[in-house]
Amino acid sequence: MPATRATTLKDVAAAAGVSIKTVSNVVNDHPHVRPEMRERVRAFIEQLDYRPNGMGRQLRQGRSGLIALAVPHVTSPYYGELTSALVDAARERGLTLLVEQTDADPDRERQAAEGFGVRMVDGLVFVPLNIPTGVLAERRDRTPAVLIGENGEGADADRVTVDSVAVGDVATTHLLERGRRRIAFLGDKDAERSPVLAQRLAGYRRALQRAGIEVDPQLLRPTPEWERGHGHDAVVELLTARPDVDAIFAANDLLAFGALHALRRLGRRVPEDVAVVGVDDVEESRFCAPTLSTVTLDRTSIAEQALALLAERLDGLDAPPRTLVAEHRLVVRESTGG
Amino acid sequence: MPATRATTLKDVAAAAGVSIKTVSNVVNDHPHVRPEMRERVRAFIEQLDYRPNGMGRQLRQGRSGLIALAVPHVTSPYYGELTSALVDAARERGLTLLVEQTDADPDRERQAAEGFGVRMVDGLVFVPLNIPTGVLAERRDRTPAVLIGENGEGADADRVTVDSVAVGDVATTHLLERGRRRIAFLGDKDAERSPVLAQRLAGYRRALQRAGIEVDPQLLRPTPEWERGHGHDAVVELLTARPDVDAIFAANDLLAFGALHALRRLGRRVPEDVAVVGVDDVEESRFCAPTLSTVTLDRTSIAEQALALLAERLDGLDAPPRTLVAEHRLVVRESTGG
DNA sequence: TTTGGTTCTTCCAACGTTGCAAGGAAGCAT
DNA sequence: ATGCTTCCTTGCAACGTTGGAAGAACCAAA
Repeated sequence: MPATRATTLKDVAAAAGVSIKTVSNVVNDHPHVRPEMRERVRAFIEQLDYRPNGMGRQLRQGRSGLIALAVPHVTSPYYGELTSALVDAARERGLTLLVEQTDADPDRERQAAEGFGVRMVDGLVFVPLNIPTGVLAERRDRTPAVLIGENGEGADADRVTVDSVAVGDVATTHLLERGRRRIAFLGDKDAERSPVLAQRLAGYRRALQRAGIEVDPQLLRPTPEWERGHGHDAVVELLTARPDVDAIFAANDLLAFGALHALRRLGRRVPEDVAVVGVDDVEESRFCAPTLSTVTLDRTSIAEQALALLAERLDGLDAPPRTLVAEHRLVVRESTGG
Repeated sequence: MPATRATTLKDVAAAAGVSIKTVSNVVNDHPHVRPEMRERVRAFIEQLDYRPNGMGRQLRQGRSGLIALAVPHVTSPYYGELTSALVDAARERGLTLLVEQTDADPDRERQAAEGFGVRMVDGLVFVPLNIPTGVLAERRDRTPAVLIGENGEGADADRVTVDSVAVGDVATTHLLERGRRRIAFLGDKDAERSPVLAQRLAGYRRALQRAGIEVDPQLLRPTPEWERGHGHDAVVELLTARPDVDAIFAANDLLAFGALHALRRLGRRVPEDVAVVGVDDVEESRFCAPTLSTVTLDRTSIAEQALALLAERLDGLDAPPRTLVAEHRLVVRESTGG
């Protein structure tokens, strides 16, 4: 690996005995280059393995083609699948995604929103989780941003979201239709911080109310985060407090997986004793035991819509913030009786 | 979102009534700036929300701080966890990771290896899966690269790998110690293309041979890829061909999850009838039903070692390719009887 | 007042690229 | 030969930044 400088336009020009600009014209397929000259230059480009220096090009053109993605963590299946869809959607638009993880830490989410100190990306796709209220509203960075999800209120930015009240309603209603009456809600926490939670919970309440069932506070089980282990622990406590519970609506699939795990360890049959519904429809839900009923959110479409919104801003669109609502759909599997 | 140009050094300089370079000196904490001048300039920087333009800076300095990661897909838990660890490790070194997915497509892997046409990143972290033999050996791009895993032979690049023969051996030996004798291998395919597979299979053969057991070709079950569904399908076929199978060594956890799913649907008890071992120890293996015995690969350490190797190259290290071997360890859970 | 030495600030050039405008060569009709 | 196109090629400038050197201002000592 010799420390040779990378080939530049200048090198190719010198080798071919033409001007830098001619080489540039060949590289960029500009008209008015004699075919033989084009061939000649191409040969040298090939021979010297010239590839344009992105930084020079970007500096000149004022855009980098880079989009920052700030996401809580890629590890979690839902965000992983979303990231994957965004990478592909960006690629299709000739953009490259650069990934930052916030670990759902408010400070790091703030940093992400404010642009990381150095201006390098053309846009931001942001999945906020715990960003303090107001931070987004006061965002000074003029880089276009798109938010994904319901969190991060008051932002002056485009957004792709899901009707989470309806999601909570449809999941709860499904359990009610299966004859369940003591339905726990898994994933409760500080609702002020988390609009997405508040909405799923509101849907749960709405469905119960419509069925004429009182909301039992003991059935609202908090979890510190929405990961498998938290679902497990919350269900262990739940079964102690309310052993008669006959259904669980988990705020996301991971909590549901933890719930299934706990139920199995405690000898409850699913769905006979306790039915379980999640939200997200991550791939695992089609393979876990029992397979999980859940509300599917179309990640591909969310990703594509988010990038479509962003691309318009990159092209200079100056319009008030827009919000797109992605589809959701109940998927019934074994955990609620197929 | 007014289409105002972003603030540059020139703007700050004009506002503060000093030269561009003085502002630059303040931004970069250079000595020889009078404290009061420093303060004055800082105030304008703050007021105008100046942030350095990464592209200009990078062009000048000749490095971008960007590292490309080329990975089959972020969705799969193992790669997702690896990506996550790499993002964090890069961040700690002041680098930013830019993610490309190859979908395990040979052409896209080749593109990744050859640098995507535009020179923009300082380095490459590459997880090859199906790259044609020889492509890496002929790589002309002088951007430093680190490979992760056993695939991609002949590359003139640093590598972080795992002793996959030992991995296959330890998993198979564990099943033998549990008294199993008809042990299937799940994930077979064109071994020439996939050294990692070849090695895990070699470990399987070695363990059987040591136990004096003949390798039964019917127990070597191919799968098109290493995803849950393929594991499921392969096990369905396996049970038809060899209903007497008493253990399955799956080349990775995803195949194992699919296997568990199929076994459950076909009424086989795990581990009583069939014991199952995977490889990777993704989080799901601690929560699936039954929980999965597997061989854990330390992703955090793999990621950190990979970036350490790369960072040395970025600093100009000129040395022959190096290979680091990361640790592995058997984790016993319910699927082999706890 | 001049000199010498600090300390602070500015100027110049360069990183690699591309848009623009001008330069040059060749072909054609006069 | 001259003028006029047309086609191809080149030179210049600029994107925003920073290293290095030159310049200016200031102060202390002669």
